[in-house]
Amino acid sequence: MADEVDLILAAWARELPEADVSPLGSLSRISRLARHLDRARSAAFAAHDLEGWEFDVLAALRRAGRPYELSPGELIRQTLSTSGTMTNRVNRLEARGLVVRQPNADDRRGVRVRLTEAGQGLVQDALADLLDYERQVLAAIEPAEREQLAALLRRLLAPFEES
Amino acid sequence: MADEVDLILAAWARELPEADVSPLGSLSRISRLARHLDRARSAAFAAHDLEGWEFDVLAALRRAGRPYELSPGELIRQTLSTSGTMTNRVNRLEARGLVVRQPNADDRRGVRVRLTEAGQGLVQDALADLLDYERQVLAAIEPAEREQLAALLRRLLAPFEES
DNA sequence: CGATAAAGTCTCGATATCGAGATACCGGGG
DNA sequence: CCCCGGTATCTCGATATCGAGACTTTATCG
Repeated sequence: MADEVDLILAAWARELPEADVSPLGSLSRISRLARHLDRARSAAFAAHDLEGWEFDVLAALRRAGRPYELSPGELIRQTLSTSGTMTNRVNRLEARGLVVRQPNADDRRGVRVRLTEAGQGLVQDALADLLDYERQVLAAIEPAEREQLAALLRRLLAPFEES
Repeated sequence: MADEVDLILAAWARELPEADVSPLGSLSRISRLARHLDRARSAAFAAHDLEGWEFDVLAALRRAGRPYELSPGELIRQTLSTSGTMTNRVNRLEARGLVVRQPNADDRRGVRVRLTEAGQGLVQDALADLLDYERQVLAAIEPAEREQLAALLRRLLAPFEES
């Protein structure tokens, strides 16, 4: 019935009774859940010899649709990372043969990152495993509640993504 | 009305119509929100010349109550980090004069990490700023909805913390 | 008691991330 | 046609994290 965050809230209430720490009730849970999910995801992907960050990039390319390519800039935005990080990621994915860099004919400042056949197969299998795992996590609440949850989270997330 | 995750879901539905990607509707939002919150938190703490990870450690010590001390192991569990990380964090906090390490008389394998006066003041001020900021984020939903959200998240989080 | 397992912390090498600066290219205004 | 602000990507040094192994101390069990 109680989780770690309830203990944290109780501790603050005892130590600083005048402070209203209720925001932590939802936001700390989001942070903690994200870390747990991240770790579990890593474990799920290990079966495919894939890191979480590798999956993020490959998945963005896969769902972009044919010809499965995006610019580094678009990958940066979708994966909430930075330019140095993305250069590094693409380098390693390229070394593993999962993506290739191609010059962008329309804009020679830019580059197109394209998923290879090997990358396509891998990301599809990994996605299936990820979804299986996530369904287990979500089994703790009812389908209607999942909808509620997603809707509330969308409203919290929206202000961050307006720009 | 729509956020980045809705676009991701729509893209998957178009590319892999046979896959049920609905779990991403809540869990991807949790991950993305956590990253946004982390960045915003860093910005809020910068005013106190404090990093997010520094706050996590100091806050755990503060809410433990007098004499404001915990073992490294307890800090590891509360902050979801690892032993090497915690050694490093305590080292730097100690160098800044925010905590001190003391031998543990009861168990000579162990150590006690104690908050200094300087650390106490800092964490209290930073917490106030953090809560102000989090209230702004949560203003996007109604108070009753915050309760709902926290309750749903608790049920998802609980399985991870049983151990 | 003595041996062995277990627990607490630290060391240290490998690695991913960040972010400021460098480089190359685009497009519009003069 | 040239300049220049803006954009796309990469380089590279600093830093935080992880995790396996080392070391010490405690607990358990024959």
